[in-house]
Amino acid sequence: MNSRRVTSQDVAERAGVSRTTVSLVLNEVEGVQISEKTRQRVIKVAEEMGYVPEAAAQALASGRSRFIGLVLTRRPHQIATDVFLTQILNPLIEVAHRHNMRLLVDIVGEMHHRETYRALVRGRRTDGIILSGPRLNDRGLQLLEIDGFPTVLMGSLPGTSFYSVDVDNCAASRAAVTHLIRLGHTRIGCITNAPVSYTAALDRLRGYRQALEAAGLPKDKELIRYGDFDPQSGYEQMNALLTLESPPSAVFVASDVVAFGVMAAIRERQLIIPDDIAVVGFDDVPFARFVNPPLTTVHLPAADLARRSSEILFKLIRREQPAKKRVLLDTHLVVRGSCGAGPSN
Amino acid sequence: MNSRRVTSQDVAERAGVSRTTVSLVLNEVEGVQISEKTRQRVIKVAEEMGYVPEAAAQALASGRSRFIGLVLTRRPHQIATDVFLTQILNPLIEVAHRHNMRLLVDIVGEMHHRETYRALVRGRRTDGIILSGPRLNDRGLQLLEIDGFPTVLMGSLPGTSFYSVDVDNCAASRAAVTHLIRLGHTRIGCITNAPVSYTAALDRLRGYRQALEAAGLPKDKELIRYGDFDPQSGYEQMNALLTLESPPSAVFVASDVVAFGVMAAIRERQLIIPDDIAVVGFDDVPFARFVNPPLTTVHLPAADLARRSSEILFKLIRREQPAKKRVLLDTHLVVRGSCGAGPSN
DNA sequence: CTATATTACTAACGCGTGTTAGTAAGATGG
DNA sequence: CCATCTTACTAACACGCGTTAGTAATATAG
Repeated sequence: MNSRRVTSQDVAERAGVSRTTVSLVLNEVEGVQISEKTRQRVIKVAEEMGYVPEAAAQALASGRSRFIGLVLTRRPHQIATDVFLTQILNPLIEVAHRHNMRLLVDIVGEMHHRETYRALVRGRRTDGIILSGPRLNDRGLQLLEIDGFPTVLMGSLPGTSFYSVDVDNCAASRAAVTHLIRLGHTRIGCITNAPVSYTAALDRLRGYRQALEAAGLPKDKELIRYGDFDPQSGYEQMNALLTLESPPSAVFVASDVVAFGVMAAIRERQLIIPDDIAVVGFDDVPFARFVNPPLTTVHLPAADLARRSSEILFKLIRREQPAKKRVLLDTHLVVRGSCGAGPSN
Repeated sequence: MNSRRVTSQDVAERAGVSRTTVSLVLNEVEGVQISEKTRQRVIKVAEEMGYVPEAAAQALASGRSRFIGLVLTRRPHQIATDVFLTQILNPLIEVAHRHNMRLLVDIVGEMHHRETYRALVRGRRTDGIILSGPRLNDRGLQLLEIDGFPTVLMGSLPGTSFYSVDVDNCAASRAAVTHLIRLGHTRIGCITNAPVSYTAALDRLRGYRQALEAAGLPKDKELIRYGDFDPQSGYEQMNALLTLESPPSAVFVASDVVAFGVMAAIRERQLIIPDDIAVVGFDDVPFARFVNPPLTTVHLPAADLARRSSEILFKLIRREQPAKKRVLLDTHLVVRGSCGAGPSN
């Protein structure tokens, strides 16, 4: 189409220096003596010629792809309602750009774990990966652990040696459920955010159980239902709870997005939130305060999780030793209308 | 750490063939004669040794990065509530995988247009890019157009030669507003989804105007307000409409996400949707049917937009001629409760 | 005045693959 | 029996860069 691409060789010739010099100047290599005059000339010529180094060649020569991978371990159709994802995307890209890197996003479904990880890691497509929402039964992860590949979990995976950034899901949901108990509820349902093979789902369920136990409330198994990331699952599981002989007077839903479906199911039966049934969510997605009634929920510092994860990852990539193996960020309960204790609107 | 990486050379030696043969076999190059025996042996040895070709080397040698870029042209903080993004992500990754490619996600902010495009295009980081939500004033785009770089717009940008996949935003919002007019509303407000420098925002506003005109209704400038992607902006702009001397009896909000904020503002003033004020949204995001009341909205086939865009992109990358320069997908109005014409709940 | 240090560079190798042009061995045709 | 064709490969170059080891010229020290 248009002329050939401009290589560092072209810049070198035009500037009257060697290709090495061009490389040294443009990469700002430390501890190399280049006269200021030459340096400026190279920079100017490169600029004039519109020189942009070829990523593949750089990667091959340097052994670094300048990509970080965001790996999502969910079933594909559940990505569509994943508001957490949108919240972490920008922080991740921003931090990556600061390190002159870019972001690769990939999904690893039920199958093909190993293949995906291999392509990303052994194929050197990424210098490090951030794993969102790890699953207990993800066998492909061993591959990463064995390779000692720079990896950070956003979430937790007990029994592994990965660095991780997470919140204390168990304590957070315990606090949320305790809040409902203090409001006088004794029959409290729980709808998880996801199947319990996801560690976060299991922890949040554990917090619910602990709260009941601490309050000496009976633990009724039929009050526990399992959501699956999206509102539809919440809608269905709430309907199941509502058709119980003795339905709960409050529900703890371990995901705001699932809670949206829960609220719809409650309304459809002409029941009033929070008067007939109180609802508490988890995540504090940006929409939580705009729904009707505004959702009481556990605030999850999504952007911070992303930033901290990527910072640790970049340390690992640079072969530095991050301070802590496991970072836990704070959560807090945001009381709004849906639990009956906040402003009614 | 562990031993050296396995190269095609290693595979070749172990299989007793040349590196060329390994490459030809594993890439399934057409029109090359390799005996079935050798072929199987190479495949088996490669498998046994866990050979994964190095992406950078492949890219350098072949001139193709095997990456497609999804470029988002929004202000960073607005990505956090972008539900459209989550809906297109999976389809894009899926189609990419089918072509043995991966997805790079990047954000180009207000500034740095040219730099980002240059890094992505001239640096050969991607083989083609999909541009979501193009802006009229994006000057960096000329760079792509001039280079003839494989590019597909999800959206429209008049006066450019890009391939594009979009819906007829103008007609769709005209239909939505006409629906409100048929329900008897004569004073209808409009809150855009974004600043009108985004082409979609302008088109949706035009549809609103056309509907009023067609019905012979007066066009009151103070009834038009400008949203900015997130619920908060809707909340604020709706408050502005509500404090008007003579507020509208219905609002067309050109984005569901913005509409969520609008609905909250209406409720805060103890007004009832749709009785006091009818609301119609745009996009039909997955949450639209779960809010209270369920949102009447224009259905945007997000996943289809993504699939069609990526299919066209892959044709461009293969230097094939796509059938049409401009694909328009169908929309339809989904009538729910918020406009007063659907099921009240 | 010679030995050493410093400055300012460059030659050349290596990264791991795709791909073209070529070759040797056997098959086929006259 | 020779010429041509097919089969089944391989040698060697190219991709564009990072980087190490080295060099020539000049400055400094003894």
